[in-house]
Amino acid sequence: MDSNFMKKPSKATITDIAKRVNMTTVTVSRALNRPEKVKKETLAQILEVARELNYVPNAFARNLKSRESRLFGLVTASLDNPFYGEVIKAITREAKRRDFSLMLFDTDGSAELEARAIDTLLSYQVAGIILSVVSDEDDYHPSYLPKLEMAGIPVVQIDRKLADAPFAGVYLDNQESGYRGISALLEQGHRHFLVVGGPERSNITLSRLAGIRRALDQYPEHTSLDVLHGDYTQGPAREAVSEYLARGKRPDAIFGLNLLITLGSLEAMRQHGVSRNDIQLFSIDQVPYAHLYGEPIPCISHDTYALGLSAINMLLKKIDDPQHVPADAVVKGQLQP
Amino acid sequence: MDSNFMKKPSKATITDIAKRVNMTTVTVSRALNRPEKVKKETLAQILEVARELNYVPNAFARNLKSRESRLFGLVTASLDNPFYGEVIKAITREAKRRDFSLMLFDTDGSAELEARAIDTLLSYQVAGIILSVVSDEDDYHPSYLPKLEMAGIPVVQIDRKLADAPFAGVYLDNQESGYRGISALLEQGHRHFLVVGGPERSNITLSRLAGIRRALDQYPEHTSLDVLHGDYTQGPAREAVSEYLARGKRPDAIFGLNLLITLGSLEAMRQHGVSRNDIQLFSIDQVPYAHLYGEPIPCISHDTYALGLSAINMLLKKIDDPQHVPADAVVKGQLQP
DNA sequence: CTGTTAGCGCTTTCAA
DNA sequence: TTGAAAGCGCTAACAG
Repeated sequence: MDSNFMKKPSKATITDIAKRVNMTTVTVSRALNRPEKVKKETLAQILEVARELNYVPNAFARNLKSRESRLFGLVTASLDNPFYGEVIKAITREAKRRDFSLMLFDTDGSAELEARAIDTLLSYQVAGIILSVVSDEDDYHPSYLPKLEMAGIPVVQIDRKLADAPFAGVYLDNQESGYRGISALLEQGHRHFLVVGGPERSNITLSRLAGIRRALDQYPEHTSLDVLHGDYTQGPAREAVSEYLARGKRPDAIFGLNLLITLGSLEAMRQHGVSRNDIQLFSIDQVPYAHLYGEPIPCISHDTYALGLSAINMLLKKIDDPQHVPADAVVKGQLQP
Repeated sequence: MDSNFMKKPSKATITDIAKRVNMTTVTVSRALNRPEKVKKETLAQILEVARELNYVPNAFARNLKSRESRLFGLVTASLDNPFYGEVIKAITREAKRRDFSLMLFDTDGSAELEARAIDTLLSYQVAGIILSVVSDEDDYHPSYLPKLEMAGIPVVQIDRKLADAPFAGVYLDNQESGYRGISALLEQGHRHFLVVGGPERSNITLSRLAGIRRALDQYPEHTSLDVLHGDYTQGPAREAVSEYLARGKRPDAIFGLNLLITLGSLEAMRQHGVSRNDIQLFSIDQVPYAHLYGEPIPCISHDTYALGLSAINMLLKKIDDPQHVPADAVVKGQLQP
C-alpha cells in the first residue's frame, strides 16, 4: 500500500528513560507505578527524565500485560437525545472518580452499528459496558449476544431491556408512568385521548399502554383511546399526529410516550393551528427548558441523572466484586408540575 | 458441535484458533486481515472456528505491534451542553463511516481533568484529538501542551481557541455575531442594552463584545451598554442578571452571549416578573425546541453540525495526508428568525 | 533496592 | 500458500 512516509513521532518509552538513568526498564516501571519501592534519588531522577522526555505510558502495552483495562463502554441509540444528557453526565462523573475512561458509541438506531460497537468494545477489553439497545422488542436477538455473554465482562442495560439477555439493568417504571399520566389527565376532566408511542412491539410502549388501559378500564365514565405508533423520534411522531389531525380528529388530550414524541406532536399541533388550550398535551419525560417558556408541558419526569448513577454504580460494584449478582433497578417517575 | 464446559470464558486468541486448525498464528492472522492471501479452504475453516470460539481480536496486542489505532478522542467541557449535541453527532457519524471509534471526555470545566483526559488519550495512542478546552483566556497555558505537540498527533480545536497552540481549529465568527446581533436589536428600536457574557477575559466574549461595541459606536443615536460576566453556564448568568434586575435596572434588551447564559437570563427575568415584552431577549446560539413554544428567542444561530463535520474532516484529512497543513475554519452565524 | 527472565497477543519481515 | 523468528512496551515473578 502506501503512506509509510508517515514519520513516526517515536514516543519516549520506559526503555529510553532507563537508558538515560542507567537502570533497567523494570526499575523505571516500578518508579512510575510503585514509587515507594524505589530509592528516593533514583525515583527523582527517573521522574525528571520522564517529564523531560514527555513520557506517556503506552496503555496498550500495559494492558496487554496486565489484562486489566480502565475503560468503560457506553452504547446508546442517540447521544443527542436530551434524555441521555444527564445519564451521560452521571456516568462520566462517576467513571472519572474511579479513574475510568469512557468510550461512547452512538448507534444512530442501527442494529448493525450496535453490533460493531460491541465488537470494538470487546476488542478493547473494556472493564464494563453500559448498554441501551436499539430495540426492546421481543424478537430482537442481536447476533453479538453470545459473544458478549462469553466475554464475561459486566454489562448493565439502561432504559431499553433486551428480552433474553442475562444482564442486569436500570429501567423506568413504565406501566406505572402510563397509569399515572393518564390518571392525571382523567382528573383534569379529559376523556378522549390520543396516545402516541414508539414501535408497536416495543415493550416500553406496550407497558406504558398497558398502564394507560388499566386506568381507563377502571374509570367509571366513558372514555376513548386512539393510539399511534412511531419510533421514539420526532419526525415520525409529527407525521403521524399531523395526519391524524388532518382527518379532523380532535381528542381532549395527546399523551406522548416520550420526549421526542411529545415534541413531534406539538409540532403537528402547531402545523394545524391547534393550541394547547384546545388539546391538552402530556408527556413522559420532561421537555428541557420548557418551564422557562411559560406554560410547561405536564409530564411524568424521570431523574435521568439518578438512572445513570445507578447504572454506573451497578457496574462498579460488579467490577469490585465479580461474585456480586446485581438486581434490576427501577427509576420511578414523578408527576410534573 | 461440542458443548462448552469452560467455566471461565478465557477469551479465545488466534493461538487457540491456530491449534484447532493445525496452522500457525501467522496464517490465522492473515486469514483475518488479508483473506485474499490465504487458501480458500483454510480461510473458511479459520473463520468458522473463529466464530465458534467467539473470537474477538485484541486491540491492544494489535496496536502494540502495528502502532496504528482507529481511535479518536473528543474532549469538551460539557457533553450535556446542547451546543455540543449536534457537534458530537456529526463527529460520531463521520468517525463511524471511516471505521474509527470515539473516546469522549467531559472535563466538567476543570483544567485538571482536561489534562488527565489528554494524558489518557495519548496513552491510548489515539489517531487524533478534537479538543474544546476549558478556557480560551490568553493566560491559559495548559501543562500538557508540550506533550501534546511532541506526540505529533493531529489535533483540531473547536469553538474555544487555545492562545498559543499550533493546532488548527473550527471556530465561530464571534465578532460578527456580536455585531449582527446588536444591529438587529438596534433596528428594532432598542437602545439600552445589557449584555451577559462569559468570563471577562475569555476571547470569545471579548470578540463578541468588540463586535457589539463596534456597532454601537457606529450608531448615530444615543445608546447605553451594561455588561455582566459569568462563566458560560446557566447558574451564574441567572444570579448576575437577577442581581442586576433587583437593582431596578431595566434595559430595553438583554443579549446573552451563549445559549446557557440566555436561559439563565430568562430565568432571572421570570424571577422578577419581567416578561419578554418588557425586555427583549436575544441570544447567540439557538435555544433548542424554543420555536415549539410560541415566541422563539431571536438569535444568531450556528450550524453546530457543520462545525463538527468540519472538525472531523480536518482531522481525517490530516490523518490521510500528514503533510497537509489545515487552516482554521470559521462557521458563520445566521440571524433567526 | 534493583535486575533477570519471560511473555501478554499480535503482526511483520523473510524464508520455504 | 504457509511458517519461523522477532519484537512492539510493559510488568510479574523471582532472584540477588
